[in-house]
Amino acid sequence: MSGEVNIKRLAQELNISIATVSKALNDSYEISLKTKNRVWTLAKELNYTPNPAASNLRSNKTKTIAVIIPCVANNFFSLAIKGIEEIARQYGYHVLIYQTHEDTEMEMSFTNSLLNGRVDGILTSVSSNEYNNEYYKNLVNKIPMVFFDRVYEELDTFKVTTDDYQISFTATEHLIEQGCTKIAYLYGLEKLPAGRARFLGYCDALQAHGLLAAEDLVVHYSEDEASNLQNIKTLFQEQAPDALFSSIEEFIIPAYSACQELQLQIPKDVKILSFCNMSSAKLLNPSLTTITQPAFEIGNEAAKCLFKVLNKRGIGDDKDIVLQSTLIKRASTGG
Amino acid sequence: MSGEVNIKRLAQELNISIATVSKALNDSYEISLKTKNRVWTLAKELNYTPNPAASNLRSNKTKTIAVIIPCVANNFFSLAIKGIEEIARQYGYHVLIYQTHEDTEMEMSFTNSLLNGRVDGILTSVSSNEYNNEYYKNLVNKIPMVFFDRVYEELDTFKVTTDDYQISFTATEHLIEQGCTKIAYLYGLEKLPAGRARFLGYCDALQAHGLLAAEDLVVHYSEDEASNLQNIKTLFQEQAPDALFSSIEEFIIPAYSACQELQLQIPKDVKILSFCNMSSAKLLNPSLTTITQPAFEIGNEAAKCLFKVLNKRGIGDDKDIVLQSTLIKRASTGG
DNA sequence: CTGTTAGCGCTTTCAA
DNA sequence: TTGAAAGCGCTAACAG
Repeated sequence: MSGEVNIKRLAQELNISIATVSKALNDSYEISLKTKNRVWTLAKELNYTPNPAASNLRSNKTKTIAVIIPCVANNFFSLAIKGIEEIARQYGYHVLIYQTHEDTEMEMSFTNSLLNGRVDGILTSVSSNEYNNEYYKNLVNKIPMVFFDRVYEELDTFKVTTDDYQISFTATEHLIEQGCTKIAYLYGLEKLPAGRARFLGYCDALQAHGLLAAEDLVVHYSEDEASNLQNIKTLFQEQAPDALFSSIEEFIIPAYSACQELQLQIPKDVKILSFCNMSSAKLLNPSLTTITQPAFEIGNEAAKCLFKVLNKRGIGDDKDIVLQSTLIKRASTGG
Repeated sequence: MSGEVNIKRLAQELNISIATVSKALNDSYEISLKTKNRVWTLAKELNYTPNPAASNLRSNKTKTIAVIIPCVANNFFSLAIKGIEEIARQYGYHVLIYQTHEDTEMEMSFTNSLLNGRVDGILTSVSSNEYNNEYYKNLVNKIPMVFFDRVYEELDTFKVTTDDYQISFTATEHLIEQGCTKIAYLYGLEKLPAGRARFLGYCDALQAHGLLAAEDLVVHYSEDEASNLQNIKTLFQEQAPDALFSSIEEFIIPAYSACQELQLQIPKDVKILSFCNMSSAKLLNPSLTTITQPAFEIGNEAAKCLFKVLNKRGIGDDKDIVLQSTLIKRASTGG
């Protein structure tokens, strides 16, 4: 029954034309308030909602955007999605989510499947497994896109990122000020600008304080959780660092597990500092100092940016939005 | 340019009719292989992809399903989404995701916005804040729906759940066999059948072994993280339980934090057992025994079920699919 | 095996 | 201020 309510039905019941109904529903200036009110009232009464496929076809607007990300099971992306959804809802848009699971093939396959007008625009945070710059260079002209957090620097398009280099530099200095002299680095996102900027911030801070960045102190992220645990244990056994700086949240649990297995006390024997967007991190261990990215705000900004593009409102020349992360120090008095 | 490629264009270039092209693209038996090949070749050459809005409008099929869940920032739902996406991709479907953040109003608002043909079907896991049975009773006749994990029992519709009662019973017995006699319960999802079944399994197991379920030993979940931590600390101080059975993952971190603050050793002073779908739980603490739900498979089954309905293939009479959870014992020798 | 034709529900000129 | 009519791109009778 209620599925059958369309413009035609409204027009018939009100004895006016289809065109008038359509215009009234869209609040056109051409229609008298009296007619509009009649239409609106009946529409509400019959629970009318426009058929999206029909409007899409006619107007080439889908009221839908896509979000393509590596994974939703990650505090950063979960929060970013929340930020995106908030804005999307304000604009009456729907959100398609695609998870690439860090697979570049999937990333391209999803994106390609969206070029036929299924969505009005795309928000994406690229996969970390390959540097896929060429692909996107061609893409950004075909559909409105905004990149967030994981971006390619060379692309002349809209990007929302954070101050990875600066905050890593500051965080490393914080560890040095705490008296750490042998700071190990747990390295993630190596193939992406964000990952490299974090590492560079760490290296430069060490150098600025007369310390050396040694390859022996770097653990490279592995997708195999057990390997990460083992590699950190080996790091402790062979290098005995007095601090760990983790560039991604995924290293926190293996880091804590390694300390526990080796009976190292945190923060007495080793200080741990990590990029981390977990809301309950503050409960986890009072000694974990974190770099928290404004994930929700990044989603917000990225979505706002996309809607500006979609509505052809001026974006200005600032295609790059850079937000500030926060260093949350904890247990700095502990020891 | 490439956006302009439609059936008409293909037809013109090949000097055949639009209808023939359409049928060829859909691999209709009416069309000769020779013609099909000509069409397919040109389509590929010109990078043709059908306009989804047009097919939707004509066929009343959107090739899109919606997933409505409380939150993606949760290991169970993340995995379930992964399971859903896998099946959706096999069927060439797209997935819209809506997060209710446990807000019943939003849940209804999202669902209502999908009733006008934007999607072919809905997968949902209901919000825990209210028992919204009446709403769904009217809904399930309007659009194909499958409920998973968080369901309403009274609804005569498709449901994919797990053996919450049984596994909780088993898990509680496991704690009793370990020598625990004062087992506290961290109670979540109280308003939902799943949550109540878990609690009942716990109570019945206690009773079966001559132990008593006391309200003093129950901590009720609060959305405020700090409260959960405080309540568990109070529990320890006032009741000194020798085990914690957590019905939801969200209690793990406050439980561990409480133990740490009170300097309780796990599992020596207190054993902890929790429903938990975190993939890295095994790294977190060797003493954490977990009940792991087959989240990915639940997503798989729920999606398969929905596609069966959409394709009108017989579902049989088993509208209820119940999957088995797993009790993963760890550090049972520790102490 | 191929083509003609009507029309899905809506928007948008253009005419009245 | 309202209405008639064309058509978005595609599918599916039906005819040939």
